[in-house]
Amino acid sequence: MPHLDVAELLRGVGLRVTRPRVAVLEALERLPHADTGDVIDAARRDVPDVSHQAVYDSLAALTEAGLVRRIQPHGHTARYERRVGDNHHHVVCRTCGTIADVDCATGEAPCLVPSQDHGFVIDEAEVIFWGTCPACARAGSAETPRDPQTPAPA
Amino acid sequence: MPHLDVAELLRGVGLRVTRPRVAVLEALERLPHADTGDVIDAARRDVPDVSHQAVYDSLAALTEAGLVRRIQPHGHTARYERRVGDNHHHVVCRTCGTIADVDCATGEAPCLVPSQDHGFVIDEAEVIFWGTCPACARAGSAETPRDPQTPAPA
DNA sequence: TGTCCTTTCTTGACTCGTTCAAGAAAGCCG
DNA sequence: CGGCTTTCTTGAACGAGTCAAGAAAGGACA
Repeated sequence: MPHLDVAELLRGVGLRVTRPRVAVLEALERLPHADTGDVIDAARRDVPDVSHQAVYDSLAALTEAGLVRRIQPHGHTARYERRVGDNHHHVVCRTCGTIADVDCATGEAPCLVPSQDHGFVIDEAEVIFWGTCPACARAGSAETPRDPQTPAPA
Repeated sequence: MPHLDVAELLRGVGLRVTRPRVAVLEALERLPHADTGDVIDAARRDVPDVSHQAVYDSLAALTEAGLVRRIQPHGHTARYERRVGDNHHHVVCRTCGTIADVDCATGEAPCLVPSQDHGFVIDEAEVIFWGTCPACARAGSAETPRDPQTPAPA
């Protein structure tokens, strides 16, 4: 049943409906903040033989069409999310890479009004809060874990 | 003469004073927002045979010590800057990658207070404004250049 | 100033996310 | 259903960044 929605979404932005694209979109519905590897694995649950290239192409097309948003915190591979258009931001754990959403503190398009714009035409404000997630803070007060695959707690 | 300052800086944060580190710091004084390749080239002006590895190591040490700050907008290689500690932000041109500084609109540690923190201990807010720089806006109003390697005009 | 231990640098190989390219397959308009 | 275009498959390649082992340099202390 979600297949119909997804197909509509794709047509709505002028994209052809293909199995890889459907699988990628549905994967992102299930997995917020999934990285490229996660998306490839998840898409293969529906389309076992999709090539990684098809997933990359799909992600690029979906991103360009505005159906998904790409996040790439330094030191981590690219991540994608379905929640778009509300200009929300992210908290990233420096230790395990967990990402959580943060609504905009200031309102709708908060930081979209920089103090000086140097003549730039600004179309997006990307805000990343860096810190330590609860799990790593707890674990890390004694040792310093570097486990990169802890699932998102939020 | 700047050599003395730089050596002092390094000692001040407990780092050994080595020629690669001095060269890297001085390069960053001259080149704000230089990427890794720029830093390697610039450092070799002073120390012709520095290895890229030494530059990477120096940048990592300087970053960890808080003497330089790393910026890594998606789609661009890492860039570094000497201006630290004032929590300023950046405007990045989507077309040519030019970076300019933007002071914090809100005050001192602006976005450092997200609306919800999900229990994270936040230590930094990274804000990147995306847009089009004046030069690319002028050039791009007629055509739509997607040239990723245009040298920074500013 | 010289000795010795530690940190840092050199060299060179290597990893891995991502991209490129050519031909095959699939979507979709009529 | 035909035909054109977009997308997918396959497989190679790219490149920023990392790893590792031994050589060299920094600097504390005598």
